[in-house]
Amino acid sequence: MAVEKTMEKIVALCKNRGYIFAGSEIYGGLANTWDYGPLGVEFKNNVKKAWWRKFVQENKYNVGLDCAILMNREVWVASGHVGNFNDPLMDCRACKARFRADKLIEDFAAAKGEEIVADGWSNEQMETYIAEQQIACPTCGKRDFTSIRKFNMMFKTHQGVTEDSTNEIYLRPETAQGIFVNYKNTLRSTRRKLPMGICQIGKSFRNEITPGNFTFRTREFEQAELEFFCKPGEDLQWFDYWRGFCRDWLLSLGMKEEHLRLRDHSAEELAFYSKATTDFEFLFPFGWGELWGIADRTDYDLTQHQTHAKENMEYIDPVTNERYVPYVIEPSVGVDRSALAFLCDAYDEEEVAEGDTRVVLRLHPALAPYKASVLPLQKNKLGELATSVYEKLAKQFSVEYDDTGSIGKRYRRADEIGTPVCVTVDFDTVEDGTVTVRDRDTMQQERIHIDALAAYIAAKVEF
RNA sequence: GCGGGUGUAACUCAAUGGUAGAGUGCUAGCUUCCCAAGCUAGUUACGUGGGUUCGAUUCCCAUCACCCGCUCCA
Repeated sequence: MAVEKTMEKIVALCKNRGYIFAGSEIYGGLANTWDYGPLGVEFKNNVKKAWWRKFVQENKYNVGLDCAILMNREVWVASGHVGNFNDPLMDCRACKARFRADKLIEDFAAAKGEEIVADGWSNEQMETYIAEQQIACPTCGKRDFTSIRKFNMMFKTHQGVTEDSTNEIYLRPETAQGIFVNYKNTLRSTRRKLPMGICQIGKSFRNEITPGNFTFRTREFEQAELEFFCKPGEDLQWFDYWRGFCRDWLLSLGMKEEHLRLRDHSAEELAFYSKATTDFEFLFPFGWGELWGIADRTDYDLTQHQTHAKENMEYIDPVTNERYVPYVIEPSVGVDRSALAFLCDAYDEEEVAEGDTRVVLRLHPALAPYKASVLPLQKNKLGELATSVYEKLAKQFSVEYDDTGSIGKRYRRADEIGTPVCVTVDFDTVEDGTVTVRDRDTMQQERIHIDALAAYIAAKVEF
């Protein structure tokens, strides 16, 4: 069954049914901002809950944390974001093409067979080199570049009432640094030994040059990060452990294996702080996109903070009295991204009969916004009874009540938003207390007693 | 950021320099009662701001947003 799955369809469904709306819409919008609607917030919360449960609640090594978005600006100096988290850009005045100055230089040198790393150069150095070497625009061949403009990807704001450079602070571009900064607090207060992981879910902000593809790349986004602290030398073994763990998590929530691939970074591709990195990529309708990055960050971050904050970050093994700065394995997933991946994966159109298709979101029940939809077969005579069923279930689950339109139409509506179970209250319910339970995926029906409903739904939601 | 394209109802699409239509959806009523039935009624729109004009949704300019391509993604 070949279904043409497009982003347009998914975006339209999200808008129509209240998963995701365009941001600031009544004011003409604000580029690349998206608001989660009533269904979207349930869904996204479910993704976060599922992550938290596997990574914190059920995991013996890990604990949780929730840090402030605003941090001392020295944090970002130490982390390297102030220095490195920007691109030196120059435009060709003739053809309007834009380049990274360091890449321009490196490519120019490579063409001559030289190897130059211009990454750490100052703007003046790069501009001088480009002028001296008469580097031309690779697109049009002219030599008419603008000067370099640094594009720092961190959002700036001011703490306090006045706006001057002394009180300038940043919105965090990643949640990880809050974890590093609280590493000692956490270790001490929880009386943990290494290995230990700290998990955090929260918003981050990056002033990306080009966001796009719906909620895939936005300037404001939510991350679920784990910083796992371990003994140097054991880092690669833990790297493999978490790589498998993350993969299992995705698959346990119904992600299709053929839409997921793991890609190890080559040596050249590795970030300056990283020893090994694996990207989890998902096949979106617009192509493969990064979902999850797992990096061996070595002792880079803790050492940086040790130097900048003048705070000893060494761990003292209570048994052997060994001292070392721990290595860090960082599995960091984008919440909005993975939610989008689950959504795209779940989207399905099924031909039920000749010329009659239904849209089904085959979300794992644990992720579905509503676990069940309660439907009185006849509104006037069964409404009261159905309402009591609804109220009983609502104490344990997010459920929906729908009494408008034909029963078939209500099934279709529930299918379209991914509700796994429909509970139909009919005239037999009055007699014997049983209801029809209809499955979203198989469209099969069975009779069960009202008292057994909660357990029935609870079993479906398990993962 | 650059180039091209597009903006009419919640969605898909019409028409028009002078009163903006339809289908779908949604709501109510009648009817039906376990997979999109039917009938009746109701519901909502010219992205925003200027200009030209007696009059602009229509023509012009700007702006905003979206789509495609380029660029970018420590």
